[in-house]
Amino acid sequence: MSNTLIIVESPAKAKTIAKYLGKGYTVESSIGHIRDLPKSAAEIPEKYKGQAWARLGLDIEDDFRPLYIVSPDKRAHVAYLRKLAQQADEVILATDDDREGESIAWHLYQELKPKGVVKRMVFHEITKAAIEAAIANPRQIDSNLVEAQETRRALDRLYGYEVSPVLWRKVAPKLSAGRVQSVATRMLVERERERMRFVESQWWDIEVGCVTADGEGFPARLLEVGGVRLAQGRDFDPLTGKLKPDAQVLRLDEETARALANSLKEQALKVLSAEEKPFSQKPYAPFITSTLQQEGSRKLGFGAQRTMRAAQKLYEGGYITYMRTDSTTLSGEAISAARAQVKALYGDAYLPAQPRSYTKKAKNAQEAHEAIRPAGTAFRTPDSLKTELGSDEWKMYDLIWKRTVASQMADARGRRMQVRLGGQTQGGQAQDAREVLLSASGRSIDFPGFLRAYVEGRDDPQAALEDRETILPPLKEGQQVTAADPVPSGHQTQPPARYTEASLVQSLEGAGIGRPSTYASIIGTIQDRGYAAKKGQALVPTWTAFATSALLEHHFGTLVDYDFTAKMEEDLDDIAGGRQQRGPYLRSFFLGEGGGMGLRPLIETQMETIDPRSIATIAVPKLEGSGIEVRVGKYGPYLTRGETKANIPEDLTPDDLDMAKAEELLSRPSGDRIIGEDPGTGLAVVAKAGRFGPYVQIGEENPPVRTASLFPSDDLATLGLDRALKLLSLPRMVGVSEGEEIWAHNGKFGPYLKRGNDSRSLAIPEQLFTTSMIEAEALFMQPRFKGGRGASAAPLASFEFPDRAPITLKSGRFGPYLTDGERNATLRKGEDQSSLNAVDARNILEERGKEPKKKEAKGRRTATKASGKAAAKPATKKAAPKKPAAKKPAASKTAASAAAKPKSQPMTWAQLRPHLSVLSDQERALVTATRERGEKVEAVAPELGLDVKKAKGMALQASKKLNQAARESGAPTGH
DNA sequence: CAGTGAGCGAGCTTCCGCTTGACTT
Repeated sequence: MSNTLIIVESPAKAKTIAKYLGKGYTVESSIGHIRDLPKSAAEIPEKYKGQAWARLGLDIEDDFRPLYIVSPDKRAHVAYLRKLAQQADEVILATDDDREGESIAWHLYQELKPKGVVKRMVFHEITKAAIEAAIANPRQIDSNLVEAQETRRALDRLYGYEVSPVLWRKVAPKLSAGRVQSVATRMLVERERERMRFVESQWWDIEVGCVTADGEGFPARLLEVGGVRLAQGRDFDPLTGKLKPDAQVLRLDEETARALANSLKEQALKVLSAEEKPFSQKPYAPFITSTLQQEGSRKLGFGAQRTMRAAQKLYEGGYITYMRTDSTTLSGEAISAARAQVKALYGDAYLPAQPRSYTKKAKNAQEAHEAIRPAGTAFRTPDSLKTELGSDEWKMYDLIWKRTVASQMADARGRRMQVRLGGQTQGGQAQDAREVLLSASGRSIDFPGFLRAYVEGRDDPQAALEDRETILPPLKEGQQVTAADPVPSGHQTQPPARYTEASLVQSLEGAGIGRPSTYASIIGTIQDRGYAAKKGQALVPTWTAFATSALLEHHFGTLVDYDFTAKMEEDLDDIAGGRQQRGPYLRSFFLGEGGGMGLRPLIETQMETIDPRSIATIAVPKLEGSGIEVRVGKYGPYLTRGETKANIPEDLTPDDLDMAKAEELLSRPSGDRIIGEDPGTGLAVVAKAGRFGPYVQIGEENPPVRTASLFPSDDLATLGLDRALKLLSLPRMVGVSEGEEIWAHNGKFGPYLKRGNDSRSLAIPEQLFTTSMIEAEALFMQPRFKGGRGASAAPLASFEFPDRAPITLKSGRFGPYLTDGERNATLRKGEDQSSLNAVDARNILEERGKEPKKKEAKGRRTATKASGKAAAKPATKKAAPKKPAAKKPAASKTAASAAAKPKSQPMTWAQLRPHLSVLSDQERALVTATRERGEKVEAVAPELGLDVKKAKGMALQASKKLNQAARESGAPTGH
């Protein structure tokens, strides 16, 4: 008997298909992609470690050849599949019928190396008939489609892994950029910018309760007075809060509105026109992933992740079809099942004569699956599953069931009534009577159709139906009514609403960005990276998002175009259709060949030209011209005005930052906070953020009575008085030893003990308070530095070898590492220091041991490409191995000069000058005065309104900053 | 710009899409 192996993507799907097929078939799953580019250094195979391109996983020089590895957590499963594949007579690759599915099939083919016949089959619904038809009509792997996927993968990698480092350099480490997340972030930022520019305004209108002669009431609204239309929200310019210049309208203020309402009271009105128009409404299409997430949010209040988790459970339990889809198509069996249920539950009147089909495609839809619907040939009703399902799952099933059934129900039908009423205000002494025009509209539903089962955005269809009706009494032209109860009401124009998870997904989908399988995780990513935070349902972009988005918009505009993905998709379609080639496309995109965007050269220029300081400064319209700036810094966002700084609290959203708020924050600058009173002196204890980090001080005068740095575990914002006083009690005298006092200090490099001219570091700051005399003396018995034979230095392990120098495991600043005196290797995560044996130690050190790095000037421009190995490994120095190499830029000319002048040459003013932009105005003024005009700090300080001490500190800092900027820009350090 | 005792192995961060458990809290 022959033996056929069918491989699909999802285990749940495999189970279902196995049920349809008889003996001779084994159905297994790949569980998604099985191979990918290495995602970090740890995943790069040894063989490629040294290659410059290995970090990308794409060999640029070799036609962007990808380096694929089986993901570590997939190895066992792939081995299992390989075994099955090699035993099978026939292997059918039945992954999804889309770009990614085709690629998975190809990777399976490559990795499993089947012995027998290999075929490819596809299907779009999981029914017995569909599967059998697919088996009967196999095809081959479409290599063009695979190429298109590979191109997509490469482009995303190049974008993500090349642009992110620009952000690390110019904004903050660990940030990220990507084709999808950067556009998503930009959407949030642009919406928030609209809100920040928004100027709100007030307007009034008048609701009039009217009554007919028969005493029937209905609501109407005042439209016009004296032939002029009343202003409404849309007549105001959101940027100025003023009426749009071309709006020929009357704006009511409160006083006029009240007067007008009074003058309308009990006035007679005449019906000028009464129109009635029938309307009908079609049901919504069955769910796809994005609409499921939207309705999950609107009706159930679920976030995207929660919706998907519930749907996944339902799918695995066989209750619904696949939940990651962009197709609204229902299979034949689903349509029959839905129609049967409509008939049974609502009757023939609710069943349209013909089944409905939904064909409107989302942008870039791939349509590998059905719509999301209850599974099977007969839908189980939610009621029948009440006891079977968990709470979230049941609600989700109920939602899906209703939407699916409703999608096969009849249109809703009803009538809209539009009534115009005319009259006059009461004339009097103050003013003449004026013509007024009012309108009333009604809506009645004659036949609810699908609305009986499902109303979008509403939990309870019955209540929603009632809301949708506004019944007007029968009104005829010429009929008289009375304006019984005119009520003025005030309104404010509203800024555009922030995105929610659901509306962001909707916008992304609308632009064809992201895929059903990633919508939920996109939201997770932008929050994880600190680009957005949730506030209730709303996604609020952070100041970091503003800085990042501005950088990308100004310097990589094409990449954050809302159309970027759409254009890419067109090209990918061309590649899939054989009209374009992967290689030239990527060369054009990355290298700029043939006039393409040329990402790499662009990054090279931008790395040099982007000014981090201006990128960190965020434009806030409401603060324009005030001299107040918003910046994102290492410790978060802050405000500056001249030299005054103030942190921006986390819970302040960007659109709430106006002049008043800024003044308030700046009036208590940089988080200076009085914690309490020092019982010893009666002076205030103040928490401050200083040049060297957070600290507390006693007294508000300058100089303070005493200061103390916080420990890393302390939080400036929450530090209490007791703790502050404890810190201020340092240094502590531990005792007297060898005729000298031992003191415990908290210093620049952390906690330490001092005895005369000798010192020892402590491991933990808290030991400053606890170390006893005995412990202190024991510590001074030990050698000064770690790595010696002392017990506390703890050489963690040592391995001896017959044929090489011994290797020791040490604990260092960056965690445990191995060394043989020549080369060192830090342990990576996953390498357990306690279970390490000699063989492991040797392997690790020999594989990736590195000679201690010497400080090197950054001449990056040439390093990457041409010089590979030769430049990467400087020749070992012949000097005595124990002695550390002199700190000396590698760019210096000779070893002799290095020995003669162990310190690097100071930079010349000419070298420093181009970097003046990194300084603040005051710093710049100081530095130019002293270095360019040779003036003394003492002389310049008064002109700048600084006291001399402050100015000297500032000048020192400024000089450091300048030097650093010059070094980082790769300026040569010689001559 | 609060002021303090020296000097020791860096290396990694990051993308988008396709899929589930296996982990710990």
